Amino acid sequence: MKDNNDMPGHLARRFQQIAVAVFLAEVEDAGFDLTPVQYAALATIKANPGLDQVTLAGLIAYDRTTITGVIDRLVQKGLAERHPSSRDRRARELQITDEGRRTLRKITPAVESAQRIMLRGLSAKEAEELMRLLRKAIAAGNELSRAPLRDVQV
Amino acid sequence: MKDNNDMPGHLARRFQQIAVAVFLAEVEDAGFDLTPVQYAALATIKANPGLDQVTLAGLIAYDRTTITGVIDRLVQKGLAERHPSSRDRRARELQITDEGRRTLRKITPAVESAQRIMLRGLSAKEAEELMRLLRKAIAAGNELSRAPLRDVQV
DNA sequence: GGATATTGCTCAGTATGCTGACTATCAGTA
DNA sequence: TACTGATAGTCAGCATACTGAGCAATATCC
Repeated sequence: MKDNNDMPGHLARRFQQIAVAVFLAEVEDAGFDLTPVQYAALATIKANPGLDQVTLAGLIAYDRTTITGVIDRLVQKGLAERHPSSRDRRARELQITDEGRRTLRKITPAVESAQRIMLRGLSAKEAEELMRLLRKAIAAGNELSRAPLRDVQV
Repeated sequence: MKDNNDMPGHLARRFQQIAVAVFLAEVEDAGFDLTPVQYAALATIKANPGLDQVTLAGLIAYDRTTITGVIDRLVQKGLAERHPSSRDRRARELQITDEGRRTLRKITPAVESAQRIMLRGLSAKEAEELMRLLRKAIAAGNELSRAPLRDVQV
């Protein structure tokens, strides 16, 4: 039987496991309580004010059933708001709050530090190459998950 | 703000997301119902008969609180057995069943096919390099998660 | 215009993965 | 031996992720 270390699936799981742990630790050290998933959602709402949940999900490749809970928690923390859309009564338009903007600004150094730490075993050149290869593999497999990335016009 | 595609944490999440989806699809096509996590646990039990749960967790870098549920489901499916250890009354010794062995054997082609598919965007050389870089980054970050890999003598 | 299909969102259920707490047991030491 | 600390396992609680179902609203096609 092959070793676990020869299984890309196992390596993917381990790397993601470490990435999440590092992110949470850095963010908590900075005095905040925000998950990687919540951070990505909040940053994307800020960059695309008024977008609906399906569009948000497509921009960060989350499942639509996952995004509901994520936004619930962002709203509960006072970082985002959810309003019914006037153009489409099925849709909810998302907005970042002032508090959300403030949080994003203050949390940025911790997020960047986390990205460095999770690659600390690699040289700058290796880190760049790892990201290139991940991007390439992900692009080829994009449609294989239930929540593919969608290039949406907002 | 940096693009998501420049964040190793985001790429890690996407790659893992695709890896799990591909694994489940291939395994289901082969007529089985086993998650990546359950597969790794079962294969490790087979390779180390009689090991206890903490040792198993260390060998595949699972949290000890996660492994309880995973083994529950393997036992429930009749693929593994959990017996109290005679040497240490706190510990449970794990064994694979004949049914578990049969399942592992029949499922192997699907698992290998899944590993190929999740790297289908890369050349053989690139795939090898991606795995090398992941292994290196993981080794450097091993202690940063609550469930690090442990090199245990069984 | 009306039937049909599609879309946005939610919900119930299941499976990881973690934190923190707890029990039972074991190991080391005074 | 009694005390102390560490260890094996479980549990409650929370946050992703997904499957599949369902509702309401919109879009499409005849």
